[in-house]
Amino acid sequence: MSSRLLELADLDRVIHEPARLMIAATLYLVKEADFLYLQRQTKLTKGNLSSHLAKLEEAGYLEIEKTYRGKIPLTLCSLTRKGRSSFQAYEAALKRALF
Amino acid sequence: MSSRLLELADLDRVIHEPARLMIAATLYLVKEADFLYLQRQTKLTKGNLSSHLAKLEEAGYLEIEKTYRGKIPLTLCSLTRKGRSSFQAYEAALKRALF
DNA sequence: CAGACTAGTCTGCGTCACAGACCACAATGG
DNA sequence: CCATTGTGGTCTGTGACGCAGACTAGTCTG
Repeated sequence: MSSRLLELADLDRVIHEPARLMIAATLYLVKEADFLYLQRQTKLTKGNLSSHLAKLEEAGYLEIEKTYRGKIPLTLCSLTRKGRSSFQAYEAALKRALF
Repeated sequence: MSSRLLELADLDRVIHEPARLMIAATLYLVKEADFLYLQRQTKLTKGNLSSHLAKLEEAGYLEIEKTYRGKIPLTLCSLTRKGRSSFQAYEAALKRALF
């Protein structure tokens, strides 16, 4: 039996939430993605995606760059260094405790 | 990039909650445990542990047998078949999506 | 008798996820 | 010109949830 079980209690709740886990895992791999791409990947509603992005940003895990493609709004998202390392730590803790 | 990312959206929330994840992982390994043992493993308060156990039972994942050790109450917990297979499925989905 | 141990229940607090309505602006099709 | 669609939101309401802590009840120990 793993003595690391207790690490589960300290899992980063910001990342642990499935919706944000999808977002973080995506951005961990692709480095940068726009709002629409994320919405299609995650199948979240706009409002919901928007609020999850805000939560990630608020935690300092996400950088949101609002710009334009022509005159159409374009929202680019990428993980910060802190976000990347938190995601790594999350994965590592999970792996130690469960696998 | 894993096309299994969307599986994360369907993660079993009953198991996904860290407190219950600890409980389920513990019981998956030890088969049976009493209330006090679980409390010490998880460091949850009594009330909290009790309500998480109730939630697992309500989902049909946990069997709770209330009995006595002498005249002192003894609460024995074990995963049902359904509980074991749900835990396996949870682990598998996580592994496919993240690792 | 006082206190600790086992196993709860119940209440209240703050938070959260999610859906859906609404909004603003730009581009497009008829 | 008008209606619709696309992009990217904000805001609100609802219901559920996690957690701490207070309280209960019976037993056992000093």
